[in-house]
Amino acid sequence: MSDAASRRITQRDIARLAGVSQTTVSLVLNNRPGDETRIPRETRDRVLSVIRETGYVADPVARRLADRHNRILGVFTYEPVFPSATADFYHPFLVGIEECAERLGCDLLLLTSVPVIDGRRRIYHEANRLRLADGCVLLGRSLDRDELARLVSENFPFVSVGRRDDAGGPVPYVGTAYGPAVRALVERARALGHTRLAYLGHGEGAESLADRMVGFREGAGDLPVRHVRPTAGGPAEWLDALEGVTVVFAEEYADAVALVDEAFGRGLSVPADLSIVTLGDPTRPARTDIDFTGFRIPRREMGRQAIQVLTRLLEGGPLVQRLLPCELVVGSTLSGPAA
Amino acid sequence: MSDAASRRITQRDIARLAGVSQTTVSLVLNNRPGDETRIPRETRDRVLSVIRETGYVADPVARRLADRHNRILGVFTYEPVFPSATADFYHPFLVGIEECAERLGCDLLLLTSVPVIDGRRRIYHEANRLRLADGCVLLGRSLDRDELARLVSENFPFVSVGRRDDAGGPVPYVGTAYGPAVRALVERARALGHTRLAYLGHGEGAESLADRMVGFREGAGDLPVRHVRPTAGGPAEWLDALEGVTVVFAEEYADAVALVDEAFGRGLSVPADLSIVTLGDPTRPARTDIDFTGFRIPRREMGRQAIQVLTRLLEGGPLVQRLLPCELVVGSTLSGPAA
DNA sequence: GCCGATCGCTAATTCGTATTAGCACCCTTG
DNA sequence: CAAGGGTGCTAATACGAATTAGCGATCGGC
Repeated sequence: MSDAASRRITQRDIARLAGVSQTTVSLVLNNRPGDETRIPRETRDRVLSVIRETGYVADPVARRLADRHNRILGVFTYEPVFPSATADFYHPFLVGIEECAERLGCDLLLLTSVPVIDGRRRIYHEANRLRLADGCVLLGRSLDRDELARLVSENFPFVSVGRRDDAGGPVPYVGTAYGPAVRALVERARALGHTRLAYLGHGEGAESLADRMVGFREGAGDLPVRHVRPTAGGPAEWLDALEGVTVVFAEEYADAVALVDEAFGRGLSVPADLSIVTLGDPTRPARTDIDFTGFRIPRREMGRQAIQVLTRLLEGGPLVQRLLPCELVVGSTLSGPAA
Repeated sequence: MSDAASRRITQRDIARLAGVSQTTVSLVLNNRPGDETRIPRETRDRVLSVIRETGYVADPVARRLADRHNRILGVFTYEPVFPSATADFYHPFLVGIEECAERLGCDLLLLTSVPVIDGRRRIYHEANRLRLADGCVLLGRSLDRDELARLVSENFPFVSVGRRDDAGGPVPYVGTAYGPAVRALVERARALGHTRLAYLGHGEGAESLADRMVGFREGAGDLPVRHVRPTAGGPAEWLDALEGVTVVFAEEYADAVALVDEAFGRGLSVPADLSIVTLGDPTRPARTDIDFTGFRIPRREMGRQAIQVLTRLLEGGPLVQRLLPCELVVGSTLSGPAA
C-alpha cells in the first residue's frame, strides 16, 4: 500500500527542495507574524512556494505528539447507539455538537469502537483512543461512576451532557433543568384543579430521573402522590394502578404513548378522563399522532454549549456546571379534571 | 493544565516500576502469543500487573506515529451540514457508517472543522486533519473534481458515498442505482396509461442527477418528454410549464411537496388530475402528510457498505464500485391518467 | 579595529510507541 | 573447554513536527 514511492511528503522533503533545514520549514509554518525568531521574506516565500507546489500538509499525528494538542474533540456515548432507537434520541445532541465544533474549527472523534460490556460501553479498555482528542464530551443517561472518577483524577478535560454529581469531585456539565420544568407543569395541572396526581417512571437512579422527581414533589407540595414504576408490568398494569388519578406525569415519552393507547383501548378519553403530561423526548421509538402536553429537552442547544464549555476548559477556563431550561409544549393532553 | 504533576503515564513509567526496559513493556503489549521474541511468563506477569495497577493505556497518537495506522476512519461531508436542513438528509448515512464502524471496532473522525469556501467545503487546507485517519468516506452530492484527483494521486484510501466518475481515474464508491429505479417507475406510469411525462429537476451535473435522467429517458423510450428545471421560477411556474402533462417525476422530494401544494391551491387533485412521483428522499426540509409514490435511497445501507468497502481497501483489497438498489414506495400519488 | 549585538539559520532534542539489531548469559554438544 | 545455539532482555533508532539552544556572519558603535 503505502510504499516508499507513495510516501507522503514531510517537512524534510520541503526543506530539501527549498534548500533549508526542517527547522526553518517548521518556523515558517508556525511563526505568527511578530514572533521573535523571524525568517526574512525571501526565505519564507521560497519555502511557502515549495509548500504550495507540493501541496504539503502537516501530519496531524506528529503535530499532536509534538505540541500536545490538536483541535479534535472526542464524543463518547455511553448507551449503545444501535439499534437506532436511541440513535434518534441522541441525534439532536450531535447536531448541536457538530454545529459548534464547525464554528470553532474543531474536528470530532466519535468513539464508536468502544466495546459494549454488560450492556454498557466502557471508556477504558485495551485500545482506548480517547486521548487522541484534546478533550471530550460524554453523552448518556448513566455514566459509569468509576470511569468518571478516573477521568477526573487523570485530569482529562471533559464535559458531561447531563448533570452529574457522583464522580467524587465536581464534574463539568451542561444539563437540563428538569426540576423547574416538571414543577411548572405540575403547578399548571393544580391550577386547572387536579389534586390526584401520579408519576409514571423510575424517579431515581440517573440524575435526570431524580431531578424530575424532585420537581414533581415540589410541585405537588402537600398533595398525596402516587408513584407507578414502569417496571411493574405493562400499560395495562400501569393504568390499573392509576385508578382514581386525574393526571399522570410520564417520565418517558414512549410510556405515555403506550398508556394513551391502553386508555383508548378501554374507551377512556384523554384528557377528559385522564390528563397525561410527558416529561421529555422519546428515548425509545414511539409512534403517535397525539400532541402531548409536556416539555422538550433542549438537546441541540445542550450539544452546542457542551462544546463551548469544553473548549473554554481547554483554554484554561473555569469548570462550568450549567442547566438549561426546557421548552414547555402546550399540547392537548392536559385539561381540568372531570367533575 | 497538563503540568508535569498530572503527566500521563507512559511505557517508561511502567518499565521503571516493573524494573524492565521500555522495549520489554512494548513487547509485552504487542507480542501476540506465538511470536518469535517471547517474554517469559514471570516477567510478562510482572509488567502486566503494573499496567493493571496504574491503569496505563497506550497513547494512540504515538502509536499511530510509530506504526502508521490506527483504526480511525474519516468522514468528510462536502455540503455544509448546517443549517440542519441537509443534516437530516445525511443522518441516515451516518447511522449506517457508525453502525458498521462499531462492528469493526473503528472510531470515526468527523471532519467538521473544514472551512466553507464558495459555498462548498474543501478537503485541502492549511490545517487538514484528514490524514489522522487511516482512510475516509466522502459524502456529498458534488465532490470537487480536483480534490478527488489529488486524493487518488496521493494514494489516500477513500470511498465515495455516491457514484463518482470524474476524478481522472477509477474512484471507489457505494452508490445508488438511480437509473433502474427511475426507469421502473416510468414504466409503471406507462403501464397505467400515461403518455405525457415530465421530469422536474436538473437532470445533469452531479452523477446522482444525471443517472436519474438516464433512467427517465430509458423508461420514456420514444415518448416525448418535457423537462422542467426547478431553477425556472417557483411551483407556480413549474405547474404552468406542466400544462398537458399527466405525470411528473420530481428529482427533489421537497419540490414535489411544493408542487402538490400549488396544485391543491389551484383546485387540482393528485393523482386524478396530475400524478406525481418522487425520485428520492428530501434533501431540503419538506412537511407533508402525503404518501408519495416513488423510491427511497438506501442511505443507511450505503453508509454501512461504504465502511466495509473502505476497510477492505485498507487491508489491501480491490477497488470496489457498487450500486445499491432503491426501495420502491407504492404511495398514493400515481394512478392512471384522467380520461 | 575590537566588542557586543543583532540577524539568519540549523543541530539537537523532545513527544511516546514500535521495531530491529544485537549483547550477555546459560545450556548443550563434541 | 571451545564452539554453537538458544533465551531473555535492552540500546538504538524510526515515525514527523515543534522547540530550544546556539553557531557563524554581519553590523553598529566607539
